[in-house]
Amino acid sequence: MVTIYEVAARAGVSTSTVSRVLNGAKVSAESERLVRAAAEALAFTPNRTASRLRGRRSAVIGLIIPDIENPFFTALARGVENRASAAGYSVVLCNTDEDPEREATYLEIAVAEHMAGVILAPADDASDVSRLVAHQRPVVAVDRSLARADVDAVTVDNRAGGRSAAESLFAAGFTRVACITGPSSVETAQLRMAGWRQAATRHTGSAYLDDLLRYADYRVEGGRLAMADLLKLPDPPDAAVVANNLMAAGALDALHDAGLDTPDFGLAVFGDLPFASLGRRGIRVVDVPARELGEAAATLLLDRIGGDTSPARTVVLRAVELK
Amino acid sequence: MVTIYEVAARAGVSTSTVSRVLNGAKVSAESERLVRAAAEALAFTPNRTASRLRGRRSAVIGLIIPDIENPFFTALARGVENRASAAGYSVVLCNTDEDPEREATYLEIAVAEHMAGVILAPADDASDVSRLVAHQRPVVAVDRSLARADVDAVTVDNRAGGRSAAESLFAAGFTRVACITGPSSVETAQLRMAGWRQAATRHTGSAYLDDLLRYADYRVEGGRLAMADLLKLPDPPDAAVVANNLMAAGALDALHDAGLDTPDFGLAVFGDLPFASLGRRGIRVVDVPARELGEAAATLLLDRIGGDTSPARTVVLRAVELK
DNA sequence: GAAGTCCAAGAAATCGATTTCGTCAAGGTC
DNA sequence: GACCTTGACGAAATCGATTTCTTGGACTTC
Repeated sequence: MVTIYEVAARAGVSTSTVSRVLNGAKVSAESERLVRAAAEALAFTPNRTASRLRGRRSAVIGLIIPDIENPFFTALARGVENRASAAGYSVVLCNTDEDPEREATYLEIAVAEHMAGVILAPADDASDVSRLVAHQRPVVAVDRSLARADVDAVTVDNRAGGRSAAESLFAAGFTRVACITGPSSVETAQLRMAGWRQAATRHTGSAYLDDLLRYADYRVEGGRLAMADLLKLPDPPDAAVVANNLMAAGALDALHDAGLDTPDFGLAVFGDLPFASLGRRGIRVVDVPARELGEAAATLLLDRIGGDTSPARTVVLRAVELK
Repeated sequence: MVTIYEVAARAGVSTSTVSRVLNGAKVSAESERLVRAAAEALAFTPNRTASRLRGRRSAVIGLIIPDIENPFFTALARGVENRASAAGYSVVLCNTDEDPEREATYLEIAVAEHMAGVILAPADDASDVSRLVAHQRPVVAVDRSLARADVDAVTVDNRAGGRSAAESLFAAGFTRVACITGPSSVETAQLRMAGWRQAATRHTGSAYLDDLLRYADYRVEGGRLAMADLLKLPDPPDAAVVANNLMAAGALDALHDAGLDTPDFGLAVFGDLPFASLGRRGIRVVDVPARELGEAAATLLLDRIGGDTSPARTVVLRAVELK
């Protein structure tokens, strides 16, 4: 490992001068030339660990997500990365597998590693970020908001998305529009469902919609079971709003099993299903702007890292209904 | 930020003693009690940066992949993470977007950040890891091997996989089995194709297979075009081996456009398409064991980090044909 | 009781880059 | 020519944990 001392010795200057050259402070042209030549010759790479210890800042952003294999979160990660790397930060991606304990471990690591900040897609809205907040380290919640109000958050307008999904099905002429949503404990699931309920109430006049509503688990299998169950109704739905992409894959399977298919059966889905385009014909997709969520979160975080101390904000992005 | 000095002061001992307690060295029961109480009271978290500077090791593994939005690589990442976190290491995921320049940047960072080691899915087999090797930092190539022979690698038996994919189509009664593979410059594409050619030659007796072979780009659009092109042949194929998951999605689209579908048209694909199960009916999937690749790579890397200095190895996993 | 052994624990050096502070010389002003 | 400013740059302190070296007291052993 080549150190700054060796570079200094070879260039015949002090370490201060080497450091100045490296960090763009004022030095004579001659010193600069000598230092650069020496650094080049020795293939010197500054030790970031040492520099960080002294400098207190870390140029690393932690991104903690519950499921690295869900395309929604990878798209989000991409957004974070774009913004962060443009600003000279690297992104450390941590996968919690929806496990609050692993999440806690990673949050702990984020403090101990002196990360500049953390973007958290919380496994649970009770996620404990107090340690980070106590250490004055910026945190931004993304996708779901946290229980505490003093943390920035970036979410999408889930209720409007749910409403627009349902509306578009009614507009297309479907009359019995069901809803398959996520766990009742999860904020996004509640809001998407609420949007559906609002539209459905308006169109059907009836507030008794519960037989067309199913709570599932945001996973493929849950979507399959929920759809199969709906199709067994005496008066089954002719369309459905599905609250996330994975459940939609399951729901489609269940439709096929029952001999049904889109677009005769109307389907509106939250979130894209990449690579599944073949089955997507006639499916309405409410585009949850995952990448934009990531970008917005990163922007917010970078502001905070830059010293912005204004009160916590919540940014709400619009979910756009695509074809 | 609470430091070890404050803990020492509160406990009425020296920093050495605090450090010893934290690292499990010999101390009296009384000192231990005092230190733990003080650390607890002050919510002390050791500063990893400082500890790393002194200790020279880093408990972080870099994982550099070309495309975070490709499910193959996320599954691989999952495998790496499982192994690494069981061994107490965190994984930093870096996305190069197939850009050799970004890859170079991340490799540079890996050196500068003192990462314990790097697992690299090379964007290009000429990827330059000399810097890492020069700094004695362990590197493992995964999925594709590197040009240099002194680096461990974990790959799958692509040729056998290609052969088995084609064989299974012939066994099912198809007679004109085409092949859509990746860029000719990419090792995995060549080998998968070679396996197909071997099986096809054996079954058809003819070595003139080139009209049934298409090189594409491992992306959705390339698969679509290649399949569309194949279907225009005077004597079109009745089945195809497709060398990766993304191209298969495109190929399926092209089939639909031509009014064809599986399982009447035989399809065998390298790699799974999560969430696309609906289209998977009757499709043969050659399971590229992405997660296992990641696990094997991590195991190898952890061995090296642990001091294993035996000559470089290449581990070849079997690609298993499913369904 | 003198000499030797052990062990807990403090003092201080260390890792490598950054940064403050002080020095010295060149140039400017009256 | 005396005095002040300015600028380049080196010496040394600093960040916080680890580790080596040292010390001093308790305990053995003959």
